[in-house]
Amino acid sequence: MQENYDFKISEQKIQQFWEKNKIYKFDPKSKKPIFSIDTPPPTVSGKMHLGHAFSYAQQDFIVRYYRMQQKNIFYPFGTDDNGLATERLIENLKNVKASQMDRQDFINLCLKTLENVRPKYIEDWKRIGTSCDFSIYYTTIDKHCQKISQKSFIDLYKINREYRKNAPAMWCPECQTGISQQECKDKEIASYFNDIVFKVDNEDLIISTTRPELLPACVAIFYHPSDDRYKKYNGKKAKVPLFNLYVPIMPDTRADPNKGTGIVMCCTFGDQTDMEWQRAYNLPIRNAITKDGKMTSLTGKYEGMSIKQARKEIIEDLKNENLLISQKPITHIVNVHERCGTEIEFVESKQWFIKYLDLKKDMLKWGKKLNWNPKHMFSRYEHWVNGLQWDWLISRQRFFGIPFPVWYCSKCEYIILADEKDLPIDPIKDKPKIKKCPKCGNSEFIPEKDVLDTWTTSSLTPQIAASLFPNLYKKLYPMNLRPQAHDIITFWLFTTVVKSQLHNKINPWQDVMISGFVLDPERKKMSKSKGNVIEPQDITNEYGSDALRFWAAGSKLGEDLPYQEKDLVSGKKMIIKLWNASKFSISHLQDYKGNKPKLEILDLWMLTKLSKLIKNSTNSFNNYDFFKPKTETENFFWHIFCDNYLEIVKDRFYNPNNYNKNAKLSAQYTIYTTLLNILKLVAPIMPFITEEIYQDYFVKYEKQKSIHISEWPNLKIENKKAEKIGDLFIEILTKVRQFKTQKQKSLKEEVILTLDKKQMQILKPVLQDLKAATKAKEIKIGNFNIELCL
RNA sequence: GGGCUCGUGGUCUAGUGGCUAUGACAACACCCUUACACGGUGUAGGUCGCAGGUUCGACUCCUGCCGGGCCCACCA
Repeated sequence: MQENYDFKISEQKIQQFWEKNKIYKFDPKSKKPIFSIDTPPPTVSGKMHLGHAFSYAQQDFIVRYYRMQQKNIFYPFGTDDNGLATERLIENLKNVKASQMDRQDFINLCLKTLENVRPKYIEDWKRIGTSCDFSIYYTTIDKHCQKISQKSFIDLYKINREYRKNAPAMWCPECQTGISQQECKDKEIASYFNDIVFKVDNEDLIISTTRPELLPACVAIFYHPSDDRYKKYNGKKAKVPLFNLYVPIMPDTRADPNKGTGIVMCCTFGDQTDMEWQRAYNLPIRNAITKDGKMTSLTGKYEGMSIKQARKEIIEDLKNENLLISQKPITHIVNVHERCGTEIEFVESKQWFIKYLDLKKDMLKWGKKLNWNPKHMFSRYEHWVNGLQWDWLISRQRFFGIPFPVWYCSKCEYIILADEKDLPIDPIKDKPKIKKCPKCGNSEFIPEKDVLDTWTTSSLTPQIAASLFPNLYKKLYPMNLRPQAHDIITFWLFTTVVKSQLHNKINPWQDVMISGFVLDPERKKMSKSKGNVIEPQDITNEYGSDALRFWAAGSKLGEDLPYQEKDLVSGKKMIIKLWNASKFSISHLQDYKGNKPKLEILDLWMLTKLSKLIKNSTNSFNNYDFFKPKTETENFFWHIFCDNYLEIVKDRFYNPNNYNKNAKLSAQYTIYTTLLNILKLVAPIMPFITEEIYQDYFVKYEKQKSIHISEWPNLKIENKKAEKIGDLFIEILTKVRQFKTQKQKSLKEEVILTLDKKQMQILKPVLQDLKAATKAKEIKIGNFNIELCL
């Protein structure tokens, strides 16, 4: 073995070794039981971030454990690269704007750019030792995924789980595009609360609003049912100022008596509550704003004005007619488009939905059946389901995504679905098979231009991955495990369960493991805007991938972990210690042939402790706990094996004549067994250094060509008598060390040790070891005592 | 505003209804012991977020509050 371990050289070398020897290759022909993992496909974004490194490392601990448990591991890798995130990446990289390009040109640019970006991105995952079979690969925009996603759409339509209807959708008037909740952000904006006079039977009713331009879209007025000030208006109609409109006044608990004047106008569609009211009371719809942010014809003289202009004009007109009581400046938080900062509007358009609101009870049942790790993560799922208010909106007014396999009759809007065997299709490019509309005979068809929401595709990852092996589909799906972080329980996890149940009436996996988040040293979220982002690439360069993984194993599953650079140090030290201890051990195993002699007492003690460690670690891993075995193994290796056992046993190598003739061989057997098993226990956490040591020595004597496909330790040695002797031995040894330290002497210093009768009786069989370990010149019987030699 | 979760020596972290509360890093002292000074042996450092309650007894259970994280909702 080399003098020093250089992770920069070794980690790269080992990674190549794994790839060349296909260590992580899924074997479709194997008879071993399959363990399948629904790997999260990361969104292609250029670079892996630290949160990725953290959670993928944690998954990998578990996967590596099961691989050593001799499971046939199905661990695919995918990338998520359609939808808004990808559009944005391409727009940034190529400095273009999707909305200002030809649609097909933009799509082509995305596809081409992704081809260039992906390989380097995936490298980051390989670099941290993710043991996926990277040859089982999909991207959520590839033909395979498109086909499955479109088929899913068609199947759900056929079982009456999908419908298309007019619905308000969030819209950015600036970018002229529909947007999703994830694309919104909160922005504090200075505005005015305008107290405006409505008339009820010539009486003034003062209503506060920040959006006077929506007066022409006013359809109702609400007050809180317990609000005595306004009860008298119940059932009456109010006249909307400036516009010759009469709207009903009604009680509803969603009106807040403490806000403004406590009475509120409901418009089409000012905000979320307006939409709820519209649905609840079946109110008319009066659209005041067009998709490009202009006032509609409904607004009379304001038609064609921008929202801001109309607001200004209407305020002026209200003033002129003495209908504006006051303007109070306020700052409030509004939803704006993350990208351009424009305030979001709700605009009506035709949207596709998956009908699932009727399934809440079932959803809870499905969720309960999963084996959640940690358990409490289920409550997030539970609360999400209980709070569901809408069906699943699946259409997106976007460019780069999976197209709906749908055309409409230009006359009667009859829905024409693509043929399953033609999938994937693009309705814009492809034509429907039928020539005439079956309903009205028209022969002109319009393609659906919207694309499917990305979650409708990523909610199919188990099926997508499993169907890469059609012959094994039934063995691969449902899968054993879904690993992911807790932020997308309500998206990815939930939608995957829903789809799997809708299609196959079965849960997509048995187990889920949920990772926590990485925070900055102040426990704050890492974000580019705060400038507190730590790049995993810098960590692997500075400390190595094993140290990064060791750090990721340093908190319980599901817990958030504040990043501290110093936490990488212990991983680095662990690597060095493993190397040095192995180097030392192996140097004394050169003449060892693998025989198992009759074992010495202290060796039985060592192996008894090791057996316990193995048992505990195995139990922990079976329960998705990598933290405990990592900590216990580290402690065992460092203190019990290195500081105590190796120190004790040294003398048998240096002075073999002082011991019986088997003593050295017994130590060799014990060192071989203990070190190998420690390496195996550490292997899931630190795959590189353990492989390097395995390759340097053990591979010659062990069956498997890589430690990562070797068998998980299974040692059952329990010798209570040896354990008792060994424990007392360590107790005495510790006392001697304390004594020497207090006397400011070297640990090499010779002493005279006096044991009491009972101690002597117990330690008699290991007296020579004790003499050597304590550097006792002499061991006597008497009152326990340690003294320096004079 | 709601849900879940976390808050333990300077820093990170383990932990249990009841022995002197775990380990790591940092600090300090001593030791160059033929694997490792990126080491070894020790020492010091905590009213276990705050305020109540349950209990013979709580860091551990309950309630409220404060602070962090994630998700959701609100934003007239």
